[in-house]
Amino acid sequence: MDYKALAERLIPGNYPALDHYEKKYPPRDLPKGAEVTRLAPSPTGFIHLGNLFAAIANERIAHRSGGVLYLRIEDTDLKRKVDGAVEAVIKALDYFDIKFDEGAEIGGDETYGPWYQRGRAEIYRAFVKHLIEIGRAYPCFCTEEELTALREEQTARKEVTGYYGKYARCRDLTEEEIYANLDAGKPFVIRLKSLGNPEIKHKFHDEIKGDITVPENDQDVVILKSDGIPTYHFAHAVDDHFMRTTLVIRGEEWLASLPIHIELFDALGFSRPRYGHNCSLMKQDGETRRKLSKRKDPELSLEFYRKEGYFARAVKVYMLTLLNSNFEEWYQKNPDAPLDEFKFTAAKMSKSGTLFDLDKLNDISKNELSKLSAEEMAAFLKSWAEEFGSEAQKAYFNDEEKMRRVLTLCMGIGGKKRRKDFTTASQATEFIKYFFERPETYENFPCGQTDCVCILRQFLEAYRYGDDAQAWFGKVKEIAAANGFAAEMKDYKADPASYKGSVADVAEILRIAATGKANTPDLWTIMQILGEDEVRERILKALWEVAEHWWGENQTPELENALDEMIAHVTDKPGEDR
RNA sequence: GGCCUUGUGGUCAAGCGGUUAAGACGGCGCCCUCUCACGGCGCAAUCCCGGGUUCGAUUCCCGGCAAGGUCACCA
Repeated sequence: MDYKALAERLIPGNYPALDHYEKKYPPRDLPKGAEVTRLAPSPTGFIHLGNLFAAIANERIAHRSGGVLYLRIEDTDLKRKVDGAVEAVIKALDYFDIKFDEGAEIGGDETYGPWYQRGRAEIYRAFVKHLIEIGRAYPCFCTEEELTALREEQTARKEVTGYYGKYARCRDLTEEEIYANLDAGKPFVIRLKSLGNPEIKHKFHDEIKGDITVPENDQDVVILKSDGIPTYHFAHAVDDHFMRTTLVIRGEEWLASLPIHIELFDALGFSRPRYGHNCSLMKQDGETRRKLSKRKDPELSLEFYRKEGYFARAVKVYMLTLLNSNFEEWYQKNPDAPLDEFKFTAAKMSKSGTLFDLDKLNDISKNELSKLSAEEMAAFLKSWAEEFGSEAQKAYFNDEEKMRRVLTLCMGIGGKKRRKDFTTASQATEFIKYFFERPETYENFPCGQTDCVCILRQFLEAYRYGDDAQAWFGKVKEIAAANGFAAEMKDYKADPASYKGSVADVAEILRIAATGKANTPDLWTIMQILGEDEVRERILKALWEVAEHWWGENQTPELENALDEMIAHVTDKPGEDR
């Protein structure tokens, strides 16, 4: 068989000698130990947590070692192309401080480009042609139907499916048959002529999994599709060789095709990169768990986390704790160190699939946000609100001084201990809502309506804006005592039966009246921030609310009079000492 | 089904022949306290199963079992 002539017929044209490419893409000049890693997404523009997970690992390994991280776009499958996708990927990863050194749309050094696989057709074809010339690749004319039939036949016989050995029909086509098919214009693909035997297994060192056993490949895989575009396997070999990747960190799903890649690198005469196959992020799905999928888990898209307003650093910290088992301990000891100082290693990556744990992420989020200053928090919330918030929420930021005071209080800044109420921007914005909008609903007032009315009324009478926290609380205690509630918690605990409740219940009524919520930070401070007029109006509004309920349940003329009198009394009262 | 990978509390996990089997999240309880949050203290909960090897196995070996991945002209 004249392979040379066949190659020319199959892939016509002049291609440079192979060492042309070796010279054009020379080994990189990097310090010893420096790793070249890459991210190679399809241009769908959709990034989810699983992608970020892998991206962080690649980025850390490259940059920890003084190496290079580049972005290659696997756009061999035209159906998946989405406009602006590459920019979206870069932007999404930049949010997590993942910066590429080179690659698609990055600019700068183009030595190892093109970065889009579709721009690399010439290189692929040159090497496919070479493989045909040396008899390691051949044309296959089998139709899709024939391949399907073959697979069914193999399945029925309980044999391994695929195009290999005696089933590789086109492998043994005579020269005459090949040219006859070609002359007849039959479409064809180019397949690798495999020399392997899967019975033979080799030890292989995986940077993450450790020593594993890998059988030889015997599948005559397609390397060039009928449209002239290479398959992933072939492009991987050519690209990672000429882009001089040193360490391929990729998902565990590629482990099964490692034998193919090994044979391909060997057949092409390329030295192999090292590999690390990382476990994927899993999700509990009913009884079982499965790997995160972009189809089934849209809520795991990075976009979802941006909308919720998760703090980028928190997500990154969480990913790192999953990625390297010793990270969490390091971070406890070095809470303020830059994340990049952690010595990230492939060897410390988990060998088994990890379940995504939202509780843990939320916990980390709280801790990370509690480290911010009021100004930083305001900036974070504001940028979130501008993109995702309602009009009302955007308006929260009009009064910067008020926002600063609100956040200072809600984060416990200046106190002995920081509060940790905030997990995400959307949750935090909702949390501080009552500072900016009057409550429309009230969490249940805890005691009888009569007491509520009395307590609110008495508070309105006693309230003075100028009181300090102590004086203010003293008045609350007095009101408690006057209504049969224990002024001191100790007294109440010692003898709960003699009281209607404690000062805590009284404070709760005031809290609900002022904020609509039963649980808030320090009430006195809240009232100071709200301002006197606003406090009075809110208490009054609550008073009305409670009184109306009371009235509805106890309709008598006497009560009506009492109520009118009370409301009138209270309404006249404020302003006196202002 | 073949092949590959992985099995320590509910989750993430330390551990590398002898430990009361770390720690974190979550759960529960107590303390602090005007509520919440924070903080402090404590509790419950784990070595997939069966054989070996060994004075001794969570740790080493073999065999099961389970889970995950993969078997395309998708990546």
